[in-house]
Amino acid sequence: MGTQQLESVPEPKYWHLKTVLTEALDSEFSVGEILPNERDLAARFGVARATLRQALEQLELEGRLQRRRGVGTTVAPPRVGVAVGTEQHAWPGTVGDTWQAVDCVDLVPPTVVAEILESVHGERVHVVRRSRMSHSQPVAAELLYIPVGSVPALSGIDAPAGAARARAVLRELQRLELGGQDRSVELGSARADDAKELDRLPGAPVLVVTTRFFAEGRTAAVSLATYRADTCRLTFGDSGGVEIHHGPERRAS
Amino acid sequence: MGTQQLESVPEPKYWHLKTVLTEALDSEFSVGEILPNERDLAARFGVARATLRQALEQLELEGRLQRRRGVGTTVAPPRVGVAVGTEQHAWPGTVGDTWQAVDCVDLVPPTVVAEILESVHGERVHVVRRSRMSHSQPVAAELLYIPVGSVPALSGIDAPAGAARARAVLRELQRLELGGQDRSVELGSARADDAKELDRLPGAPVLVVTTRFFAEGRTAAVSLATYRADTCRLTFGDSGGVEIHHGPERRAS
DNA sequence: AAGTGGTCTAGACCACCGG
DNA sequence: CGGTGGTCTAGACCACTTC
Repeated sequence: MGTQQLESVPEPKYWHLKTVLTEALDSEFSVGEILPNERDLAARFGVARATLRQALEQLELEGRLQRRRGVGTTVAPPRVGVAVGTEQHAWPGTVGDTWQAVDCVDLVPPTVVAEILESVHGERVHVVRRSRMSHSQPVAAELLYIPVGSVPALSGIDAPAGAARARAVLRELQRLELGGQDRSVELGSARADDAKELDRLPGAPVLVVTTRFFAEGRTAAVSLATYRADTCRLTFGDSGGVEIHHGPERRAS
Repeated sequence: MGTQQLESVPEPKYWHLKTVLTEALDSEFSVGEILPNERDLAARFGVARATLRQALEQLELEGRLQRRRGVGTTVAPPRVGVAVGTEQHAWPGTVGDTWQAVDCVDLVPPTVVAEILESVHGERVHVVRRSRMSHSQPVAAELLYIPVGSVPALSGIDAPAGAARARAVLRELQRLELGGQDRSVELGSARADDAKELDRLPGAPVLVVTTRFFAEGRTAAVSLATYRADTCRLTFGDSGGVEIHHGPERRAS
């Protein structure tokens, strides 16, 4: 009865490659193990290096692989769950939060931020840079925008720009009564400075968490936090850190 | 004093290209407008087509462009905010939720899901397929896994697999008292079937939202929802649908 | 049929890391 | 220094949409 359509819808080579590699990772490799280099792998599968790289890129995006220039490609550990929404109503900097203040500068915010802040045009803000670690790896970089009007006590003070000043701003912020907050998550690509802090190349995929803090009927602060999308799973909700397993986890011997 | 390092750290061409294009999109293009085709654009910028495509890919990832095979590249509208965490404690299918049940089958869940469910090995589950629209565009596809033990009243019934059965399962689920829920977000790439439903190519970047529903001291259901990462911004928290603007929004004339 | 984006090739050179 | 992944090229063909 006519020809069977064995390959009437031929899937792309890189897609098939990805499937094969995924299965190999599940069955034959352990976390931390080093894969053969791209040229060898491409030759072994009989494809061009660019095609192989297309498959590797997807696997890195999915958090299965980790590639570092000059070093090689290794099997990545399962994504770490980082709590984002547990502290239901808490200002940044409150005891127990996992961020570390780096420094603080004053400037006129970029228009994108100004729109979220709904601030008057040209109003200056304190910008607190913070970073977040997990398992001694950097997982997120944050810019906290706080209109100078939100922390009036600081307007006359000129503490040295730096971590000390950052902590001073956060302390002042905590004197306000937090009226509520608002969060959104979207995909983005790392700016050059964030990439450096996250130990990735510029343009690496990141999860951008935008948080608005409300107090006294207006937006008192806005946080833009970029998380490494390859290594992080953002967790929300009641049970915070409960473990969700994804696939086999084995350690290299 | 010697040579200035004007280009000692030359940024990659595609990165510079992305910057130029971003500025052009902000200032000279309107939402929905069609860009020149890739071959022309590449020629205009004096780069190979592959290099140009690297820039376009990033811009599509960031939700600035939309590319469709056989059609062309258009300027994308701002991402739509889709509420994910507003209904603090509600079973799926409750009035007011934005999902539409598609069908329902019974099967033994894949190991990944079985681990999250913490179910006995080999226990069958109802799998309810649902889809979610926004602005008459598909934005998410969901698989809801419900152990048959969670809805015992259905065990003797053999309703026809389909939307009717899906609704029956959801009705039964709502008879339980919801004890809490648990959510996580991570980056993934669309499986072939999800991609089709989301009108994307396989491997397209998606935001995977994993939700566990607890009742009677155990995991009563698990939802795996995949959202289009290019068009969606997931919103959480108190004020749900409040508008966050990102960049200029102009309409094509 | 013509035009679009998607896949693939076989090369080249560069930036980075380690010994 | 040699080896790794990252960038880039100039082509080719394919799958898809539209006319």
